[in-house]
Amino acid sequence: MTERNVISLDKIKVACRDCSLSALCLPMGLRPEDVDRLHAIVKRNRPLQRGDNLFRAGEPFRHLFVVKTGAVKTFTQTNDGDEQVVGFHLPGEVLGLDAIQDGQHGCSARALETTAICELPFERLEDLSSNIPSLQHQMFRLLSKEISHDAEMMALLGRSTAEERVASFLLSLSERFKRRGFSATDFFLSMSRQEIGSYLGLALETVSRLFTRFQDDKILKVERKHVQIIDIDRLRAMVTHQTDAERHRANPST
Amino acid sequence: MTERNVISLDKIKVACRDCSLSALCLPMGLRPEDVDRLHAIVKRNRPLQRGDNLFRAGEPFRHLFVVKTGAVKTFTQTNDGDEQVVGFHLPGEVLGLDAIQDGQHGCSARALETTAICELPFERLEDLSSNIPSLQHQMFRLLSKEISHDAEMMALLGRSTAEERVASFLLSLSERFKRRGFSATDFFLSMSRQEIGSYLGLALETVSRLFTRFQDDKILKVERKHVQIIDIDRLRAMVTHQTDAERHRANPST
DNA sequence: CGGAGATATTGATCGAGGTCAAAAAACTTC
DNA sequence: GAAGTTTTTTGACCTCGATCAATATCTCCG
Repeated sequence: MTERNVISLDKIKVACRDCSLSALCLPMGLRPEDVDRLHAIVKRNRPLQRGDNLFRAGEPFRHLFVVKTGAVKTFTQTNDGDEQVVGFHLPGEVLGLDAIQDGQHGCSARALETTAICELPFERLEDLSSNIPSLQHQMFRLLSKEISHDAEMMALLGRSTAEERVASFLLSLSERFKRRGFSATDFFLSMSRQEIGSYLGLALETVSRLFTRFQDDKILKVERKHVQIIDIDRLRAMVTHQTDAERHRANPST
Repeated sequence: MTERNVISLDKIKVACRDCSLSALCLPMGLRPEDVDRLHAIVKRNRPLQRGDNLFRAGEPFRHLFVVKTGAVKTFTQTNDGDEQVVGFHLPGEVLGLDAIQDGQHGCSARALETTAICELPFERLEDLSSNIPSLQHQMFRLLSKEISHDAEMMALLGRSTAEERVASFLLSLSERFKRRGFSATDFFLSMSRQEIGSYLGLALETVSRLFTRFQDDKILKVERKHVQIIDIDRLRAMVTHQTDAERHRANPST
């Protein structure tokens, strides 16, 4: 995390008070008065406990949700009964973007631990972004970012080995924790092996085996739900897939 | 497709002339004058030939693209050289949505056959949607739909067998052709087995084998790139994954 | 604290699908 | 239409990770 980012994150923290709206405020920067207008429509939810549903698939869509603290999983159900995890949502991340299109949630969301949530009435958010071009732009970016992320995930699921998937998953968590000011090398997994496996298209046993293998190889220290990344470079080296855009950023001459 | 939608689709066809902007005009229906304003910013591209690039990963993003006729694939490159197909785009479908967030394309796009494209300057589209709330709404829906679609794809790649993936792929094509007024049971695959395999996370040999198996089972007739679906119900039965939302729509009592 | 239920680890086995290889069919180009 | 290239099909084999099973560890609660 660069010095600059720390500063702007702090600024936003003040501007957005204790509510994690930085996804919407950052990084184009709304004017302070626009941030206030955004805040005016935010509802606060009572905290969710582990296992509580935030919403269920099929329910009408009225609000976007932003995770303040804690963690949430989103999932659908396969018709053979068990659940398919489609995403994990950490502080500052937005839920419900898939539901805009047809006015009902396409997946369910459930708290993985004690979790605080902000609620944004979508109609009012739309009205607001009609009047605040930079907010509209930010909304487009937010949705687009989700699409990019999903494309990366599809590439990962489409062609990678189990090792690559687990490494990539850990790196993704690391990145996201870092971005929110938590430790990038030392964090808790609030989701079970089962849930990680479901998300990565692997059996829970495979996830467990890879965790122990990474530990044996001195890449990680895993103690149940607590992960400590020891050699992040070896972890990065496992992830072979690299988008052209990433390559281009790393070496613009090619 | 409900009666109401059919009607509005026809209206749009007229309103949008020969240019496939229905993705943006549909289904909330812009007022005719707004459709005109939208048309005013559309650029027409010269036709692409098979193999021509529409854009490349890393290039600056200025336009959204809509396929008028033909077909396009989007792909990234893995660092072991070969390409990873992330999507196929048929007439009426929009490309470039993943590039809004950081102003550069995250994947490359290449024509699979002779293809006509419309070009929408994104900045002007943003200006326009600030002024036309229903267009803004439509843009949000468009982006959201992409996210839903990606989530479905992730679920497919995460847990399904090869059989399920290929069946699902064919059904998806069938749906999309149907929606655009082409035959739902009789169509050309403009992409190679290689490209299908890459997209579905399978080896090209596996795709080929499944095509012949489906043909032996009298579910399809496949002749090189021409597919004819004979028993679409057996194909549907293979796709076990069903989102809660779908289940809810099918049987709202549960 | 102790017992019950959930969650994680580890081992053994097996099969779906990947990989390699070769032939066949289709498309290209002169 | 012949020669060369690309794409597809089909076969044989093998590997990675799923599945089944047993044990260990954690967590929750009385």
